[in-house]
Amino acid sequence: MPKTVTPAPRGTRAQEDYLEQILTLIEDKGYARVVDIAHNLGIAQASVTGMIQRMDTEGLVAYEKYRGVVLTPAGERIAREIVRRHESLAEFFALFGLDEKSIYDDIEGIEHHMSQPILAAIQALTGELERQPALLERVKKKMAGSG
Amino acid sequence: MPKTVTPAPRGTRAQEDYLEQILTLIEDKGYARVVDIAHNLGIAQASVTGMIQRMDTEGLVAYEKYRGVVLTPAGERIAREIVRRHESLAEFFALFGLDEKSIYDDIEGIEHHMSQPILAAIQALTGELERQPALLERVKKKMAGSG
DNA sequence: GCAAAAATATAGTCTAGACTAACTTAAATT
DNA sequence: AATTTAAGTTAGTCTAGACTATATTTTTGC
Repeated sequence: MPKTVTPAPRGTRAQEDYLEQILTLIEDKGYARVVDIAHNLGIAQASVTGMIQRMDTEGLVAYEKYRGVVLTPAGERIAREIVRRHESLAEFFALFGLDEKSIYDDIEGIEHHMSQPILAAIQALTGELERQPALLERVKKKMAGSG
Repeated sequence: MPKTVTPAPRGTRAQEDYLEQILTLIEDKGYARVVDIAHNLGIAQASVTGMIQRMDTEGLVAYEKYRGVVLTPAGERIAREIVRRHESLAEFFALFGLDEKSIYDDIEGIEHHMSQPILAAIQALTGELERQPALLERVKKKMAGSG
């Protein structure tokens, strides 16, 4: 019997964004409040409350009224994967002089569409390129030409 | 006065997918029928009719009942950009032995989130890597390690 | 040229995920 | 401790974009 790969469960695009922000807030400040999630995602507080309640019923977060939100193991696993993708992309594009700030939206979009092989390719390539400053310079020159 | 960059108009994610398929169909077969668009996007015919009507009012396609669909200049420009991104990504990932078929869904997702600088970086990098088979081999070995 | 089949269109429904406005609970200030 | 302010919740609405079922139009085969 061939080895069957059970695809890792991923929430929706929106849920992944929520989970990413919740994990980031918890690691940065120790807790994730509705108001901060809303601010970071640029959406209304009421929208966050609604989504969090749905994610609670789906087992991605644990939620108690008027208390904060915490990640369940399932939610945390998804969150960490997204953060890892985000960081890998940021490091990769930084090689070419593209700073996180100017391409943040792109990374936020792309990170939701990376299967494992693509992540592996990006990471491996990043590692090699970090040892090839001359090559990087050539690439950057070419980029300037098409800007 | 500093040079102001007017951002190129882009439809929604869904609209970009429609435009891409319409352009591909027109170039492949000379025309784009509702039934083929629906099949290629994996959605119901009725959904395509509805979307096409909206896109007509928005000036992205020209639509006449029971006649086919054609792209307006605005629609065609968006479509060509998406196709260009798609092809650039496919060529880039192919370098690492990732064939279009196995990562099609990723490309379909990523292509909607690439600003010009990122496209330029990918293209420039692809060009350089095509001349660096030894480097590519090292990257592929590393990838295998994290699979 | 007419009947059967294929394509297209309409009407109505559903869900995700956003919004505002109004209300409630918790936290902070005096 | 009472009041004010901040945070959170509820209720109801909206839009994009899908769906099914039904009707209409076009195309095809005889």
